[in-house]
Amino acid sequence: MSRILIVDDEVSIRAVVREYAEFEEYEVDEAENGMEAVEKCRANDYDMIIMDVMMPKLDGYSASKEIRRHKNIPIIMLSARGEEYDKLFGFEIGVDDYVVKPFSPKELMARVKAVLKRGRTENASSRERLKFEGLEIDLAGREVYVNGQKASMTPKEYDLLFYLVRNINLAMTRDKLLEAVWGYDFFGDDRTVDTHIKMLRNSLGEYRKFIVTLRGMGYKFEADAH
Amino acid sequence: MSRILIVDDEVSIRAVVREYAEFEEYEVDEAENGMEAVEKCRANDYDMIIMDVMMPKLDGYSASKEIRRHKNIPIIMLSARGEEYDKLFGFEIGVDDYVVKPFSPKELMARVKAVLKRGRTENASSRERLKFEGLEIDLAGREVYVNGQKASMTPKEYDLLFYLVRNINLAMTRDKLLEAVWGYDFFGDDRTVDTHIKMLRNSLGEYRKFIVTLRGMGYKFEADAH
DNA sequence: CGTAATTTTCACAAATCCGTCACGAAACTC
DNA sequence: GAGTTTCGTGACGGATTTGTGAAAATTACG
Repeated sequence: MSRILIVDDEVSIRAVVREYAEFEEYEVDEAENGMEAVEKCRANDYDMIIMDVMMPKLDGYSASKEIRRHKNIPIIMLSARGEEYDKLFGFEIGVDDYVVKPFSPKELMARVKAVLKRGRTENASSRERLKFEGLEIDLAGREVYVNGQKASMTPKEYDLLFYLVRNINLAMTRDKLLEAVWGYDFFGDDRTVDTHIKMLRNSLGEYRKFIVTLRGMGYKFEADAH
Repeated sequence: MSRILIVDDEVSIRAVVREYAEFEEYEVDEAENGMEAVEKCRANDYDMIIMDVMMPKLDGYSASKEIRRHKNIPIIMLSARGEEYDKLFGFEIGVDDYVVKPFSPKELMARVKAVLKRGRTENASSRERLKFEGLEIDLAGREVYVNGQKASMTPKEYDLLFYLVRNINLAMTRDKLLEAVWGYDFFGDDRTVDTHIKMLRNSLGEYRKFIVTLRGMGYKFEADAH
């Protein structure tokens, strides 16, 4: 679920926004001013920031600018009426949306949803591509390359490999793998995992070495020195 | 340059928006109501629509929905204060932004710019023709050429192809395709996608090879080495 | 209102994958 | 090093998934 940071110097506003946001099942954190927001963003990962423009210590614009230097988080600005010039300026530093005070919490939530949705589809192209020596894994494209050559795999092989890689260097029991890759409603044989590990290893060719057997336990994807 | 269609029943509003839009060097066309907007969109290509919600004959929501069935044009809605319920609904049918009346023309223009910019980066250049070997795709003109010859396709085939191409090399599940191409309110069979993929492949002739089946997953448009 | 075009569903064939089993190899225990 | 447990693997029948043609339903448009 998405985590949201609410930045405003007024407690009452933070409280209202928090209430609505938690109703929508967002995880909420608060900051009292721009300075605190910058610090919190350095320490934590948020999916979105809702920030007032006028605040003591560090205003919303400056805080946004500072945060954006390190992280590309969507930001919705709250501002008082009649700050038109500021609005335009806001769009230029890349604020994702504006809501004018006094705002309706429902409207704010609709915009939060829209911006989060927008971000999600855009980020789908920020393709994660993992590389271990000559083994390349394209999660978004659902493809695996062995020494530059596409390795064709069955769905279960992909799922299994992706799960192991997502939990890199972590020991995975057969039960855990069955639950995660096959689903909680699979009631078959433990050893089914073995068979698929076998096939996955064959598909990986020389990079089968990354799939390590943990006797009496299960398997893991190990990417350390070999 | 971008072409904008302004849809509002009040002459004065159309005039104001036209003035500002032409100052920004957009090409402007007008429609008096939703019905006229739908017709004009069928006949011409616009890069964006600015549309009032309340209009005689056909309201903004219904018009948007109708237009979106055939063309994926960004839409900014204008609405009077206090139509909160409608707003939420509006975001769900995929309106790109909202501006509340009475609006400031400057703000409206800033949003137009933002939405157009967003669209351009998403479309990876909206006016450009994409070329994959002998397969040419004209996103703006909504046309596809196979070895220089225009390929006639049904609207759904276009939509499906365009969506796959916009998400090139990305694995797409049937559900994702249904939601994106058919709309969130489609409650039919998954396999409908398969049938349209079949027809799309036939239309693409030898370039059917770009449409790759991802067993157990869905499909993708793959433009890598073959 | 009627015809044509498009979309959707359905059924069946073809392709592919999955889960189980059996047996031998490897590893661990004592 | 014999016994025991665990793992690797090939094979096979059944289960899933996909491709496709055709019928049915819906929609577009004169």
